[in-house]
Amino acid sequence: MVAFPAIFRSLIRSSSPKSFFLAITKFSNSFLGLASIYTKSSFFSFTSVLCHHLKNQNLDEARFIFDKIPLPSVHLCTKMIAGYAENCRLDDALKLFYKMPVRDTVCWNSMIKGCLGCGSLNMSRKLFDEMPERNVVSWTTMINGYLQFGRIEVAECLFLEMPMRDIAAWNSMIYGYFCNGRVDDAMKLFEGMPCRNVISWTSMISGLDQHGKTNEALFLFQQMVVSGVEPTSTTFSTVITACANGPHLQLGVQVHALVVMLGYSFDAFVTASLVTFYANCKQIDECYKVFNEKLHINVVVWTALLTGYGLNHKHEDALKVFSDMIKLGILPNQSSFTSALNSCCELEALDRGKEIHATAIKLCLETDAFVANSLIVLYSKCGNIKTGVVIFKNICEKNIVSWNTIIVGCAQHGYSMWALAFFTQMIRVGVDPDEITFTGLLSSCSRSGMLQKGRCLFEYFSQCKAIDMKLEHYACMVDILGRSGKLEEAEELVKNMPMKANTMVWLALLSACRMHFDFALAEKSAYCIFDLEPHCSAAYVLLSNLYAAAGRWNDVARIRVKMKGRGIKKQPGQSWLTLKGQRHVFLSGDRSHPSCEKIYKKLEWLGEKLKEIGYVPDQRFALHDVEDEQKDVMLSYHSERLAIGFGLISTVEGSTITVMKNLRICGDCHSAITLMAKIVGREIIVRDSSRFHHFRNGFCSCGDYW
DNA sequence: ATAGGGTTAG
Repeated sequence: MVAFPAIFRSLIRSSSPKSFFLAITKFSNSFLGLASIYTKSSFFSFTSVLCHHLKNQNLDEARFIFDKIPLPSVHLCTKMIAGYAENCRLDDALKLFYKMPVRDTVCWNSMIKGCLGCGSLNMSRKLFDEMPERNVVSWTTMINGYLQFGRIEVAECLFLEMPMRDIAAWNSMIYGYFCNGRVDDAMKLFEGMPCRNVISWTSMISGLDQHGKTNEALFLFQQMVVSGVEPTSTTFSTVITACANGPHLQLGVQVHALVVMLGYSFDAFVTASLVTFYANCKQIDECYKVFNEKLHINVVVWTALLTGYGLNHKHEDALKVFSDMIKLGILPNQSSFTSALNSCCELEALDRGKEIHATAIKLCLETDAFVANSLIVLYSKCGNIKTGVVIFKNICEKNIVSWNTIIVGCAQHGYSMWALAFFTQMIRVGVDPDEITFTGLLSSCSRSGMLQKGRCLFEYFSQCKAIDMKLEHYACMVDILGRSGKLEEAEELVKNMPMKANTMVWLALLSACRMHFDFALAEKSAYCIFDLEPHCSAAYVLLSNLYAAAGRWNDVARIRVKMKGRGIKKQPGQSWLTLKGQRHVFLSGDRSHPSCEKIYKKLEWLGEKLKEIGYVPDQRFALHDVEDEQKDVMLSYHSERLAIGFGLISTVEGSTITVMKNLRICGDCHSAITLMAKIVGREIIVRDSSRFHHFRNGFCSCGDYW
């Protein structure tokens, strides 16, 4: 315990009364009691200590002081009430309010505002009706309340009813219309208002921009300047944001110059907007320059830079910004974490993502929906959906994105029962599914061959008024039907779609044809694709693979010639895995890796083991017109196998190996890896271009259906 | 100086 009297004396000697009271409030309640005695309970001491406690949201301590005051003024009571309301202690606020012997209009208005802040529209209306004398502020506060709760009609009535309307009242209505998406009403009101100030203009510019009418917003800014209204820093940050959203580089640069001339460039809001503006315009150097010129930089400006780097695919730089800000003592918030985690995700840098996750836990942000959503995407993308599920379960207030993220994650990993279970839960807790939920569920069905479930969901969502049926949904459904061999039904669906099928839909049908060897429909689908997108390499490859699997090498050659003639190149297959932050990339038959010798030796050893347990390579997947023996060799050194071989020789026995591949895993590799996982007694996770495969103990999570 | 109107990152 600190020795009070000593500190006390030194404080008295050294400080002005004000700084003295600021200093002592750092100490405990009992000490404050002492302080008031020592200073003879002067009014000044009570008020300033009280205010300080209110500012720091120490309500009970503030009340302790408040109760020591013999006859608190209306003014002081109002402060106390506002303090309670700000901290959601509405009951305490009301109790104090009704106990007051006299109340003025300001006090009534504060109480109304307090009720609104605590979410009680009814209570605030009750007070509004009860109060003896309403002024323009009372009316505006009440109108704002209704606007916040989306009760526009009531707000409109009050606005018309109020005895006198000043500019602030008009501005409130304009802003409220925008908040409720009523853009036309806001514009009408703005045009009809008798007198406008800079706030009216700024509200309009911001509202129009936020509703996608960026050009109109910028036009209004010009009009504002022409009509002689002087912009404030708020106007500038709004206008620069609009330039960022355009994006309008030229105009933004001009506004930037204006900002510098008028001396607004040290405003944090303006700086954050400028950083985002230059990042959106891909002027990353200028972006850093703006950031670097400023002296007082807050977390928002830092996050704008962090996000800006990410937007420009400079993820390493983004992560550097994140660690720099922590080093300099700027606490990252949800947004900073979201951006940093997105950069980790792009880099597939799970290790660094885990470090950031740990920091998020320290700052109690891992239960925040935005942070958690990013974490789930990261873990899921890097192969660890189970951690994603744990994170999901701990989210305090799950939003629609949280539900969609976990459903899509489970779908990608082939955990379709989980995806459906989450969907059921989501419905039960009353969250309305959207288009993305629907896509996630359908893709889940297609990945695990759930034909009936897929049909039911498709039916259910088709009749859902809130859902816009999109091309994705049809593509998924075609996929579900096609994989299950219902090619005719799939074709019917494509024919009867309300919109024209695009490449994605036809590709779904084509790939189903390849799976079920339907040559006629495959050719038909392929030609539809070539009509829409003559350079779609996926269509050529699928068709060529279909012919190859049937041994129709002439047709394969014909397609090759066609591709060559049109200058279309097949994307080369590559696989990679990340070890100790280093990414190792392999091509098929690649011999460039430093550990190449060991990798091939390991794979040869595995090949022997595979033969021993009776494994026969499936040559349909070799897809090259060569002799059979050679085919086996080519299959054995597909890029994913090289990556797995490298994983096996460089990681601890028994640990999980996670490999990524840019194309779909071939059927032969799939069967081989299933057995390899059993032979080496490890879990092998392969993320291919369409989903995850968890190979363990002789089985794959996809149930050999992908 | 106890009450009402516009702004930044995702």
